[in-house]
Amino acid sequence: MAQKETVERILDAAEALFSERGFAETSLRTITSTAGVNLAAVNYHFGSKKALIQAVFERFLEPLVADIERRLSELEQQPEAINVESLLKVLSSAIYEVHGRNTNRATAFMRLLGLAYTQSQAHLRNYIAQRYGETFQRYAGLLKPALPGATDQELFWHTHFALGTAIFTMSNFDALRAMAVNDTGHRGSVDFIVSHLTGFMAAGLRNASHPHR
Amino acid sequence: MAQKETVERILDAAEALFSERGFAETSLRTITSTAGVNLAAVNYHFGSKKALIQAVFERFLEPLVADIERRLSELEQQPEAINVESLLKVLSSAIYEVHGRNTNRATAFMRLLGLAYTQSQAHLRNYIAQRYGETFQRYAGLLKPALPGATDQELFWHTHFALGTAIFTMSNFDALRAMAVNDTGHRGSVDFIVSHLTGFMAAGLRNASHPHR
DNA sequence: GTAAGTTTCAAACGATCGTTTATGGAGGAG
DNA sequence: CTCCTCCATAAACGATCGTTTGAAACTTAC
Repeated sequence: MAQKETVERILDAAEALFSERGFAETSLRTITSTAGVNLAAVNYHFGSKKALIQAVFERFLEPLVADIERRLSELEQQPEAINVESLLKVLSSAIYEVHGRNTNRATAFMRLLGLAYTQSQAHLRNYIAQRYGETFQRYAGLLKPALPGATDQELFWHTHFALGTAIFTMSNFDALRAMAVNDTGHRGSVDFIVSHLTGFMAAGLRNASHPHR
Repeated sequence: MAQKETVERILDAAEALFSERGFAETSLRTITSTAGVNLAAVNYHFGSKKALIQAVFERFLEPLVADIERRLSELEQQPEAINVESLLKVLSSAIYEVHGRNTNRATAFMRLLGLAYTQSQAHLRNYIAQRYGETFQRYAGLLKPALPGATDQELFWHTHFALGTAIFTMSNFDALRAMAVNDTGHRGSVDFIVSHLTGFMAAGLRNASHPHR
């Protein structure tokens, strides 16, 4: 096997295993044996397990954030005012486009994003915040005029409510779909779930301040 | 120290440490040294680490679920139709009452609930589902007529969207309030956050199916 | 073909993990 | 006092973890 392949085989195996079990629960030995490479290859090519975790996220986030930036620029050049739904659609569309019809890959990515928040990996949160903070701030700057009447305090909390909705759903995507089969008889198509998730977030963002409409 | 105290000292330390770091990241040695008891005490009194995790949740969930059941019975005896807000208030009020003004305890509990979903602890999810499944189903049965027009599929996903919003917010409560100070200058009172969180969830539950109202 | 640099490999390292064992003290019952 | 049960304690067990080592295999360049 060529030398370049080793790195990608490790990243593929780590990505799948991390998303299934979490970071602490996945050993380097499981990763390397799944990837079919030697145990020492991880420390040779990446330096440490922490660096491997960051590399997995970088491979995922780099094209995604680039696509988000591109879509935000498109949105800004349109003459009409930017509304909440179009901003939420930027995110869902970017995930669709970057990872295509490969739902396994997309749900794995979602679970990883959730784990980044939940698991105690301070180094990972720092890395993400430092590397992609500009995009987050640009997005927030566009969201503010899309929600007129909200105070800064309300804007902060409502966006984090919405963020939590998405992250929780994403990180438990497979488990929730399994439960859905038991409870409703339907697994739920990705399109159905994403569109309702977007609707939930948009409705919450608009009306959280006026609970008794 | 009295003999009965050992069990509770372990539960106190485990509860705090699990909520801070997660289950796999917290060793029994850290728990026992924090509790000031011998290492073997965990296996002696609880049998295993898994059983300790379940015991932590049982101590938390038992009084909480009892209080929720009581409030649901009150609600059912009222002549008026049950609406979404009153059902959401049952949950927030129960947490308030059971854990009182002790916000540390309440946020620790919510973080644990979030971890139960996120961390790969199948035994814990099975335990919770088996032990408290009836209450969940009773709650869902009351929620359904409060959201007329929603299909079973929509009901399932919308309630889990709302659940995710609450769990994410509460499990990151302290971190979010710290971020709020930086971004907005206000820490946000508990009442402010809870009322807006409830508003967000209610708005999402009602309008998730009709994103373009 | 030889030398230098890069990657793979088996083996071991020290540390930490959950769990078990053996010992002995504390306290109540007969 | 003796026996028995319950619990705390120190020590060790086997397993697994991330990481390091040193030599072998391979690639590249001259």
